[in-house]
Amino acid sequence: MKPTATALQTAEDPADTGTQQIRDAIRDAIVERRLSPGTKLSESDVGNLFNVSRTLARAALQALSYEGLVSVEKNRGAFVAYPSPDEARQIFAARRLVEPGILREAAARVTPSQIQHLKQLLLEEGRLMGERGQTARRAEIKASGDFHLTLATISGNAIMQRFMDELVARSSLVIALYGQSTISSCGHSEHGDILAAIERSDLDEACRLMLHHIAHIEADLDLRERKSVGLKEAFEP
Amino acid sequence: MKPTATALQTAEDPADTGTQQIRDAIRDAIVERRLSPGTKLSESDVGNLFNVSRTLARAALQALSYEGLVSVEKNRGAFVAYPSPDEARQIFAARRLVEPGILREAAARVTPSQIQHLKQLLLEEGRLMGERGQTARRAEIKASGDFHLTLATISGNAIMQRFMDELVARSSLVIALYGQSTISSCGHSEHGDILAAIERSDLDEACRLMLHHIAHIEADLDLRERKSVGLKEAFEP
DNA sequence: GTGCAAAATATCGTATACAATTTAGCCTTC
DNA sequence: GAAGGCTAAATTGTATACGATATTTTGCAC
Repeated sequence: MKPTATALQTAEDPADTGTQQIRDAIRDAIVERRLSPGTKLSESDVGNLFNVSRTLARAALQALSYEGLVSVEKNRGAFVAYPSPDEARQIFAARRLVEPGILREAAARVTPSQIQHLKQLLLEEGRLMGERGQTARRAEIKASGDFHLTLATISGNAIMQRFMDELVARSSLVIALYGQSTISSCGHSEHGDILAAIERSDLDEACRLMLHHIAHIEADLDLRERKSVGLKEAFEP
Repeated sequence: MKPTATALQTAEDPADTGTQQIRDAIRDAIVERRLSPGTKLSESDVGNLFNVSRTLARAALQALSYEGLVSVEKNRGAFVAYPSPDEARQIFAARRLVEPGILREAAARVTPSQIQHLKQLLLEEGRLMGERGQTARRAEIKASGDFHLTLATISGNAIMQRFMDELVARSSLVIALYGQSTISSCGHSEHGDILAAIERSDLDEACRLMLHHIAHIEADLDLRERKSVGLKEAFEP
């Protein structure tokens, strides 16, 4: 199955120059699950989709491999990353390690207007949860990650922000692969609880809630190998 | 000033294929301070040095830019990164945020043979401190970072390890730019203290020492803007 | 019809070529 | 003598070309 035009059609209309646009478009497609793990991303196909040469397509795919969203195998090509259960555990271990610290830093620097912005995000997230349809589902996934990313932004550390970008994106992949519950962005209310704790400057509680929140997401995963499910197992439940 | 052959001559002899070798060679050169911040890295020059085309040279430089060791400016080229004081602060803030957690994880999983390996590292580091000469200095810089990187390896989380790789490498750049004391890898004994605390399973103390250690390195920095020192300031101290 | 070998096809790896942009030198001008 | 602008050289941005490797298909034997 090759990536179809419909799968990547976002953000492709205006004067898009450079590999950055391509990288971002593909990343969005992966994070929003329009591209499933394991999908082959041929350099030629990507190039054609965005009307650029293989050179730029290749550069974009290379960039995505540095973020762990795409895995390139020598002489075989690039594929949407298919994180192993162990990788998945490491991703969430990294988040448990990092997010409390980011939260503390963010809480120390947060301004009233930023609190307002966070509330806005939660409102939007809640609204999307009520809606039906693919589009709403994708927007909801993004909104859920945005809460964590916004905290990283508020923390004021660009390096940690970039790191969180990577972790959130890869988390989305993991959930797509191993998530069980139909509700993708479980624990919307948990975001609200965390924000409330921040507002009353109860940092320890906020961190506790954050760890609980991450554990909650992780608990919804069924971390077992799922290699090439086209075998007999499919018929023997 | 262009990168001379002597500055990059390391690891260029065998059947080196792909951009990885180039990337690693340049990274080593930056981390060991054979290349100073701000040095221009022309694609053609890099390509010629390693006897490959601009294509591969460009890919290597691109990769290094993702690690923050090289900054590429559109239509102007690639330069060895010149971290701003603010960036420097963020790098060390990130280390303070992350290293205690890594340390805890590592301490929980460390095996006797790994402890032995760490001791070996410290011994080597101490030996290098006694020696004279550029070569020993470079090896010492690398050894100092290796202690932190080995802890990350022991922690068993590949993601955190890669992150620490980046942080340690960028720290080296920051120290090259803003470090004051002649002793580059200050606090060798502090590494020993941390290891000792790990051995007697005193995690809280180990973390305390780690934070102290990072603070100690940071205290040796003079974080003031140093833009293009070819101006009048050079004559008005 | 099945299995293997070999050709054909597709895709990647790397180099080269050309266009676009920046930089440097030089001349003119005030 | 300094400032401005024009041309030429150098450097980067992007596309194309060609050889190498993997994959698929074909054809033949069994």
